[in-house]
Amino acid sequence: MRMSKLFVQTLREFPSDAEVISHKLLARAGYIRKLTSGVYNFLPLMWRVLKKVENIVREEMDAAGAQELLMPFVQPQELWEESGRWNAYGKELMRLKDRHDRVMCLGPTHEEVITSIARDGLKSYKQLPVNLYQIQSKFRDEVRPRYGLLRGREFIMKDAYSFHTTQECLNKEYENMAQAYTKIFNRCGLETKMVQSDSGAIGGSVSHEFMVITDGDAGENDVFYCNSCDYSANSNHAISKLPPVNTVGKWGKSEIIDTPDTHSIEELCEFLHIEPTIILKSLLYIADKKPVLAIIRADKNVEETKLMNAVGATDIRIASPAEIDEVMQLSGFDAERGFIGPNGLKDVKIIGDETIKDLKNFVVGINQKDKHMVGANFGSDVQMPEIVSDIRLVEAGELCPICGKPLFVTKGIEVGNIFQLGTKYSKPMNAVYTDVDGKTKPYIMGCYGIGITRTAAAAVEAHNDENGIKWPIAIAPYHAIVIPVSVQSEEQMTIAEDIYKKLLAAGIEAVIDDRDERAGVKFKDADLIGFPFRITVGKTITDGVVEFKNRQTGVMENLTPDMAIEKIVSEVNNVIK
RNA sequence: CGGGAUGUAGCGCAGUUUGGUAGCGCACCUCGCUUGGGACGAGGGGGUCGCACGUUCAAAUCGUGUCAUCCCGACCA
Repeated sequence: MRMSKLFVQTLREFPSDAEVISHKLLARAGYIRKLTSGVYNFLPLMWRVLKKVENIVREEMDAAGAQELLMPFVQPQELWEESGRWNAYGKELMRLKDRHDRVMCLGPTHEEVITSIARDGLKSYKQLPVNLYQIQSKFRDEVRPRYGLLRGREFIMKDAYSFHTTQECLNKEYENMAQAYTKIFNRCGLETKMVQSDSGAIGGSVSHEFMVITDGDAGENDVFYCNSCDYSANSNHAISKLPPVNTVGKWGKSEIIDTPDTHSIEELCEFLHIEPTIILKSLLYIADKKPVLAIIRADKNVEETKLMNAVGATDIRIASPAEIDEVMQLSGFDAERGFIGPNGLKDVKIIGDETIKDLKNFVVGINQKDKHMVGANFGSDVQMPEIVSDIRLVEAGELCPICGKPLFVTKGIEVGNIFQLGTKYSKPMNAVYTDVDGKTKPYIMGCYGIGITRTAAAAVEAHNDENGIKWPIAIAPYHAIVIPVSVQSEEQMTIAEDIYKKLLAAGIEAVIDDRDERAGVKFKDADLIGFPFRITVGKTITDGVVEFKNRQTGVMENLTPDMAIEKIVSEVNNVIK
């Protein structure tokens, strides 16, 4: 490709609406252009990158035994009614009507459609297992699109779905996919961590996420991991052992005391001269519009996804002061934040965290302003809630649940995930096969996603410097750029053209910068766009040498044109194989 | 959806307070000069100032409404 004809416009400055480095660089280097919030044009350079990521995914999925197909982007309401997700999915599901007023949606994911395909085509256990996948645009009407390609509303995703007769068979495929994913991300030049996670709106039991670990603010997930064993988990799913602390209060019997103006745990601790480990903290949440009280040892915090799962809700948030008022009045109290407690609340579900079990002679709110009970105990003073489960947010420094060593935390970008769905979709959608014994049974399913656009953006997050992008060779839009310093010099141009043609002949995706620009402009653009290799043909050509530069390492060396070409060919072949 | 901010040329911005010919830098076109890390000079093209209504002799500027975008909180590949 000739740079003079390449459809790209690099900018001198970063667009003002970009926050994270991948968004800034992709926009400035002319890869993407925003059409509307969370929706981007993928310009020629970007499309080349995305196709490369897609092809790596395709090759590894095919090698793992999956078959590619393509499902429709527009889907009918009825299918989503069958699975129950028409109501459950929420506002991320983009709904629309056709000219006949039939209600449709834009596919945010394809469990429903694939399940309908399967139930039409997979009638016998003899046909199973099967793994089907597609690479396609998805649309999710995100509350707040952000970070460019990392959280767009329209994005490209690889989604795969597998169908099995037994859990063992699903386990095997799950492991097969986990291995394929590790290969895929490695080939894309990304180091990923496979972490346990919550299965969220997709549903199911077991699930893992593939995280690109970053130190930038683009990582939206907290990942807890152990250095001594291989335990790692998303914060929404992480568990830990707690180091022992004193959970027994000093009071001999329970009594109600005045605790004026102690609205926070810190203020209460200071007032009573105690540690938070002997306080029972009560937090009022609104789960699917109904009030829920979470109680937990006061030195710990509630993990809202865990709480939501414990309640069986699909939406959760902390109650506003007005909502607290409302709940208090309903039960005949007038306490405000800081004084609420589990006793005497009407029509409020109470969920306890595991940490409350060890509390003795503790401090607890009793729904009276400026008062707490001290020396309280479960049974005699406070009823132990019916549901006690782990709803605690893990913190770094707590102990690994597997080996007991301290846990660490880091930020991660989720580029892929794998779920065991079980019969969550096959059962309600009556997607069944006939088994050996002649009985019909629902398929046991798994599903496996990779964000293609997010993977490309994550690669930029992981590989950049102050001059621009440093693409991993396997997903760079082009492998190399040849820069004649002066297009006026016939000698430089002739040799640059010759190098360019030889590179193309050797199967290298090359660009020649034939623009009549000053050298500085060409260098800046080459660095910004992120060509992995650069050959500069300048004055030294009279001595028969060109300058070879490796963008990743920054190393520059003077080589003969043939040596430089040879170097690029071998480096590229190393990666592409 | 709540809180904050911004809409002026492809990009980055000034001008709005105090109404009076729509500007600057980059990018683009022409000419000259320059040619190893975003040169310089001269000339040029491009904007219903987000949109609508209103106030006024006169609105980018004031008022009302509306739409869009971005940032901070709840979702997920």
